[in-house]
Amino acid sequence: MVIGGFMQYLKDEVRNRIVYEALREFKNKGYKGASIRIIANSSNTSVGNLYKYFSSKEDLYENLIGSVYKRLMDYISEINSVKINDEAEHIFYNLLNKIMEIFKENSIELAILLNKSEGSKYENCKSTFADFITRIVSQTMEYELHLKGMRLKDNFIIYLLSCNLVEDMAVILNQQEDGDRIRKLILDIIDIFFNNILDKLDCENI
Amino acid sequence: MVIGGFMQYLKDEVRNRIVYEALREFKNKGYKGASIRIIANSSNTSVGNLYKYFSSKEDLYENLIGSVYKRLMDYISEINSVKINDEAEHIFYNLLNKIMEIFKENSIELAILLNKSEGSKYENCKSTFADFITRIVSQTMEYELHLKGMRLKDNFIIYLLSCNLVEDMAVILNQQEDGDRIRKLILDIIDIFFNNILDKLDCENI
Amino acid sequence: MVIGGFMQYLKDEVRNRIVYEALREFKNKGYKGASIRIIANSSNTSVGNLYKYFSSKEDLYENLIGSVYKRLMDYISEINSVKINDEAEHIFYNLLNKIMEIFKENSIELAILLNKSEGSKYENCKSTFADFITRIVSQTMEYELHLKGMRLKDNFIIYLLSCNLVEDMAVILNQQEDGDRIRKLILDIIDIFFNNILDKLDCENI
Amino acid sequence: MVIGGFMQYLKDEVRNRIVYEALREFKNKGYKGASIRIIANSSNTSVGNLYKYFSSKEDLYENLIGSVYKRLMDYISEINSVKINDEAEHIFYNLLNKIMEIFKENSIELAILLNKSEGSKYENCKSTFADFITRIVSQTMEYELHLKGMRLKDNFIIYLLSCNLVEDMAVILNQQEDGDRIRKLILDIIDIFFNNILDKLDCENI
DNA sequence: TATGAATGAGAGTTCATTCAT
DNA sequence: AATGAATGAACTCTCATTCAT
Repeated sequence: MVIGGFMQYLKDEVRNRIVYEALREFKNKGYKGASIRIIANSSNTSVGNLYKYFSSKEDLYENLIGSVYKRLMDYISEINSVKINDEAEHIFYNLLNKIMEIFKENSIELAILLNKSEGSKYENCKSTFADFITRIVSQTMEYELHLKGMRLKDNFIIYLLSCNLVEDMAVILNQQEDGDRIRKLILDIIDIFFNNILDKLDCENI
Repeated sequence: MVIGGFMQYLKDEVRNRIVYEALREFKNKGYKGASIRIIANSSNTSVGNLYKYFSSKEDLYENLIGSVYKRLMDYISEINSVKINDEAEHIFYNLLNKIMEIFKENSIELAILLNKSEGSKYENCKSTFADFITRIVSQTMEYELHLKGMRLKDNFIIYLLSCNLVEDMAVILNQQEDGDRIRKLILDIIDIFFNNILDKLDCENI
Repeated sequence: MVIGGFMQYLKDEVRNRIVYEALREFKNKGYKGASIRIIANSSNTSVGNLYKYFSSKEDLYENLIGSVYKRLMDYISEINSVKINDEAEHIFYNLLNKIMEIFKENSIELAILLNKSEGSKYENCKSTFADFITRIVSQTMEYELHLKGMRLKDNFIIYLLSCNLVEDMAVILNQQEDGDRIRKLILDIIDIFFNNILDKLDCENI
Repeated sequence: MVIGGFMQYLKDEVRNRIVYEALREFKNKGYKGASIRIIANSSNTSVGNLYKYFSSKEDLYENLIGSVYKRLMDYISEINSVKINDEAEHIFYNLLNKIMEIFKENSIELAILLNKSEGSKYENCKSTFADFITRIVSQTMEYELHLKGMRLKDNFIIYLLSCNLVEDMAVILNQQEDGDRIRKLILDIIDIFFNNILDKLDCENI
């Protein structure tokens, strides 16, 4: 139907404007500090109409951030279902490549998710995410240690570095634009963090 | 004096309860999201009485966080007044020792200061602090590079690692209790971050 | 009893200090704006102790202002009970003399009563007082008019001038110190107001 | 447009109700004592909605009172720019005519401005206004006295009468409705106050 | 008697959400 | 679909008054 199609088009345009302005507002002021009225006004629509597209502030936030959150968690789950063995390093970089792709497409959403979610249902995301990274790296390390007849006593340093990695990726993708440079920076960081930490880890003989 | 002593005790106890509950509330919800009513109620006192001890939300926050902020900035100023040369590393670890002491006494306040200050007058503290660390590390690196006839083109990685260091110290001191272990962890992190990054830095010949 | 007498003396001193400081506070900020805490502090006593002497803010105000209010009303009642006749002018000035004496002793209280009572039970005092003055002057005028075979149709101008007289007396006694000058000024005002207004009044033949 | 027109009507009606009830509340309780909640409730609207129309208590007060204040001050400035000479009386009555017109349109606002502004930015208005009137009358009197080879020593009585005039105009316009009667009353008051005061003034030979 | 900490209602203000148009 | 006026709960803060000491 022509009219319906036209109206659908109109709706999408409004929705896109709202999404665009909401990202700006959440990025600037965080979940709690963002104002629905300001988002509506700068989207050239009304508060009431915004609520036609998103049923609440939380729903709007979820629509912006939820898919990035889900994609991250899905990839991480995928890692969890793979048996870490002698191809560990290969798998690790492979998955980081994929995660980088997600970041490249949604760096703003990621930055918001990680740094501006206070007061929303994602406020614990950063630690959840870091916990996953910690697990992957720990498993990789466990594998390497196992070859030496040792095992991890404590993975706190891995946890710290995983948190750092998560935040650094957000910062890098926020401030850099050149894809090659981004890739190099993240790989450098991973290299610095994880390539020479075996002797820093709390280990014991099996 | 018994009565005076007793009343003083009562007052301090209330104040301490308010401080304790305010730290919890600010830690959980950040400066903006924290509620004076909730702090008062969970301190088993009334809103009006809380305002006998602290003249405003900002004043309460400053009483909790201000001294930690000041001590950090004072030490950082001290670093800035010292000429970085071949003793750079020595000075660097010396000052980190001092900062560690501050952190040991006020780890919660530090975590709040760095991560929960949005909307308060300290909201730029984390980046200010990271900028200082960046400058110190950069100067140290410049010195070492200069001996090799090179110089820094870009210190973005140093900036990232400085941010990481700041946050890691907060996390370490929040979650660890054993002083020796804390010291070892921080030194490990510093070692991981800065000991082998010369080849990761963007350099050029002089 | 010696101790009782001594304590009574102490109590009076505290009470006097409270009264003195309360007058200052009410004068400066009006009934609503005055602060019990400030009055107590500047009286060198505590809030709780102030409430030993005065049971409420309203009670304190009444203790300061009530007697002046009562004396004013009593004198005015006295006028009302006197038959106004050919000695009217004489009686009028006589009573104004007496009122002036009251004012001389309690000019601050009067100024507060008339100008700072908003929100207290005396907030209508100014108009009540002006109504009384109006009645007296009207009766005097009625008497003079009656001799000419006329009577008042409307006493609105008398009401206005009575209000003015009340306020002018308060201002004069607030700003002037020399008794003779005060007397001259008030008599001048009365002269200006009431000596030549017969032809301004709304009259009709009996 | 019907819908637009209707909605505009609704908005204006609410605004008018708020203005009407705010005037009542400020008139009754003064700036400080007035309650936004009470104004909203008696306007049959909510507190939040009132703030759609007026951004603060001060803004509401300014919207009610500001234009009257400005018009008064503008006319007074106009007086100040005119050289007072033998046409003084003519100019004086001319300007009073204009002021009367202002008063006729905004008598309630004027009464509030002059008597209920304690705590607001207009709290000194009454004395400012009275000072202006005092200056005009003094200049007029100086001119007349100069013809007799005398000059004013003190204008305190003029100041008192100017204050009285200001308040009387407010009262007259609050209580009277007939324009001709209002004009007559004000002119009568001016006549009583200023026509025969030369011999009451503190003068000396030049 | 004297203290001042404690109370709690009410102040001005904000804002996500709803709803009549 | 779109509007934005309206709602009301929650915010920070104040202050007359009470009460345990």
